[in-house]
Amino acid sequence: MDDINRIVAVNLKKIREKNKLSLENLSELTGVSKSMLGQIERGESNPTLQTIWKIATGLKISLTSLIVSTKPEAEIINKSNISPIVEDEGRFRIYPMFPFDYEKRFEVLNIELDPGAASYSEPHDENTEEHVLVQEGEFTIKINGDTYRVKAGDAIRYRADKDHAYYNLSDKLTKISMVIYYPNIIIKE
Amino acid sequence: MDDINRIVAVNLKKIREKNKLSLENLSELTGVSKSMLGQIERGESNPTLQTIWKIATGLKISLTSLIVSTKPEAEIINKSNISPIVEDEGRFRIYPMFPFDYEKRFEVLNIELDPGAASYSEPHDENTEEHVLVQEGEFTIKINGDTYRVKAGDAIRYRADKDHAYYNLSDKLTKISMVIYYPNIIIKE
DNA sequence: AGATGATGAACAATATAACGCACAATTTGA
DNA sequence: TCAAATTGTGCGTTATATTGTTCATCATCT
Repeated sequence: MDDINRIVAVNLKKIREKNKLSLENLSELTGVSKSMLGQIERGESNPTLQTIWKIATGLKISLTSLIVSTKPEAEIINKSNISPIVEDEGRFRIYPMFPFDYEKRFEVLNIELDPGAASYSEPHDENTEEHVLVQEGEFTIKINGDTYRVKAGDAIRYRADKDHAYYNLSDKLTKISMVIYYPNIIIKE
Repeated sequence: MDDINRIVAVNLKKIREKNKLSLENLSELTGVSKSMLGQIERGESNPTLQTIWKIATGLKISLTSLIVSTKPEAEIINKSNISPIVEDEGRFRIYPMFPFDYEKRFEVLNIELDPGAASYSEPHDENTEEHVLVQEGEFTIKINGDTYRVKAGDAIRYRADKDHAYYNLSDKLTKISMVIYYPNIIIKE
């Protein structure tokens, strides 16, 4: 079950109990069956936009208030809880430590490259920038035909709106951290 | 198809075209199949919260920006486009002319009561207020045992957090307009 | 204690969201 | 001018959202 559904689960339950409503009351108020409401509160369902909308308007609250999550002051992210995105047959493993947040407009990844690992990346949107800290081993990147080798302890920053490729040309494991900044390309209206 | 889905339909299409993305591009970006994206843009589908979430994060925009609708400066609401809520076997017809909006916190209804029509209403939340303008005929309301008769041209306001019942005790059609104000009962956290 | 009513969870049935594939229309480009 | 690629739509299939109903648990009377 997805992250977003957990959020609405706890929010909805909190709001319902705050207002001393039973599932049946809420059902009459929103026009959504109480079984569905129960499943949503338990995080067992992936509701439809229409359903979420009916719940929000039935409760006379904004849809946004169902999907906001009040983040704790501090929180620990365990690597073991993060499912990595793998490329190059498992030799290239991306751990999204701090996923993209449209307000902060950046994300933070840890990446492991086995010896010989290679990964190619399509150009991102204009002015997207990647910041790489090499933690262990040696990191090689090719941008627009130019090749850069970066050693442990060093760092590199580059615009990612061109084709680029990552390599670990050494014979031992390479670990890097990457901060990607995405400018807000959507121009409203 | 519901209102909210039309909104995301036009918003999504606008954003996609603004960024010069094909359905296939957007599909790769979001992990949602292009057939689904096409259906959403055409308003033919009622997407899942998970899907909307994937689209928003894939585009690096807030989920809110997909569900906001920039209302036109002015707009005409046709009675014929509104499907009434009927009670008392069709003798009591409610037309939601301006549906509830959580920002404005009120809604505006037109109600028609055939001769002899009666409708009972559960108590609303505390401090909810109803404002009635009698346009035609005669309107009778019973609140907490007290009975009020209101004639055309007159008006009545009352707290709706008690049991109350509406009647048309006359022998001709009665038309009223009702403005219901809902205080914000949800206390965050 | 036992009956009654209310509440949330479990189950079965149906409607439909979501996907992969194929097709038609349009654009590209040589 | 004709292939080749790209784009959006349509269709069949699968997974699952949503509903109505049943069931277990608990509180409240008499």
